[in-house]
Amino acid sequence: MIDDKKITDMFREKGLRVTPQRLVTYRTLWDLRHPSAEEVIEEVRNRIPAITVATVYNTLECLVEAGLVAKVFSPDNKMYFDADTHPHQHLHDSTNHRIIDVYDEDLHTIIIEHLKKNKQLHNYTVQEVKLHLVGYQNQI
Amino acid sequence: MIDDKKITDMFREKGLRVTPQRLVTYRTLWDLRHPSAEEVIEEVRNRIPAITVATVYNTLECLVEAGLVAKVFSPDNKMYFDADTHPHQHLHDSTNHRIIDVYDEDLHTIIIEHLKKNKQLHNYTVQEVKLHLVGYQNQI
DNA sequence: TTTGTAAATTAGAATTATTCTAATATATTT
DNA sequence: AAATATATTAGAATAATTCTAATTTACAAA
Repeated sequence: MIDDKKITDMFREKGLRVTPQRLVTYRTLWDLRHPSAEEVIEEVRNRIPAITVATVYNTLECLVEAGLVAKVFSPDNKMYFDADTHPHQHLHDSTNHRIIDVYDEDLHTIIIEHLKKNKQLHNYTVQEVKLHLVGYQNQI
Repeated sequence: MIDDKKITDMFREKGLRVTPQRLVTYRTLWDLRHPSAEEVIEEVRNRIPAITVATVYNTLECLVEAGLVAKVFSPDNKMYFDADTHPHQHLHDSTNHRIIDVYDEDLHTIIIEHLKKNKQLHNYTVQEVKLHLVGYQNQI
């Protein structure tokens, strides 16, 4: 339910030019949850038939660059994206072959705090902490 | 410093046939730490020039399947592997474009214990917990 | 409001990593 | 030592992503 005005402001704040292609791509990311680049292209094409794959890839790249979208780590060789940049975790559900959001704010804090004590990391600035679970759905 | 005898036993235990190609591929994985499939192919080729890419990909796949090698989640669209299957974390060092092992056994345990309390996960069996940090090296 | 310009988009070719296919060779079992 | 299921090979095919050069557009400044 985010409106174009809001998205426009977000883009401007990051110094990004606002184009119809970018607005639609960003909105599509929100609608699809954890889409692959391919899935984004397919859906964006439904909304702007004339758009090219290059534009979608460029847009995704620049949104990631600006910190407005996160690249999701994954075990296959495709690019996945997530417009939700709030701290959360991902569960790779191998039963249904999909990525599920897990919101566990405490866990995020616990990890961050624990990492501060880790000597191995003292020479590094950690920008992102990504927790991925791999699992399957139990029978009912 | 793992010898062929040991690797052979590991393979047999998992019901894998033991071939020279597989022995060399596994050993190469140990030597290279967190190689991409491509890097494995390159180094394996130095050791067995006649080996084909298909064999290396097949071997990597079957080692992962057997649980002897882990697929590393990553943000680019390449496959990375890790012969160390002990619980540990990965730091993606964007300064030097490499993956660094972080060993923090406490953290692993803390995460596992914390996840047990998470209601969202009660319908799932979590097989793997992968923690990836993204960061850069501090100036000295 | 128009204009200049840097940046974005387009079309389509090129590249790159990975997977597939069918024939041949080999590890293991008997 | 022979039988056979499985692994390997060579090379083609596929699929995802990136590149190139021409065109268009968003935005800043007049």
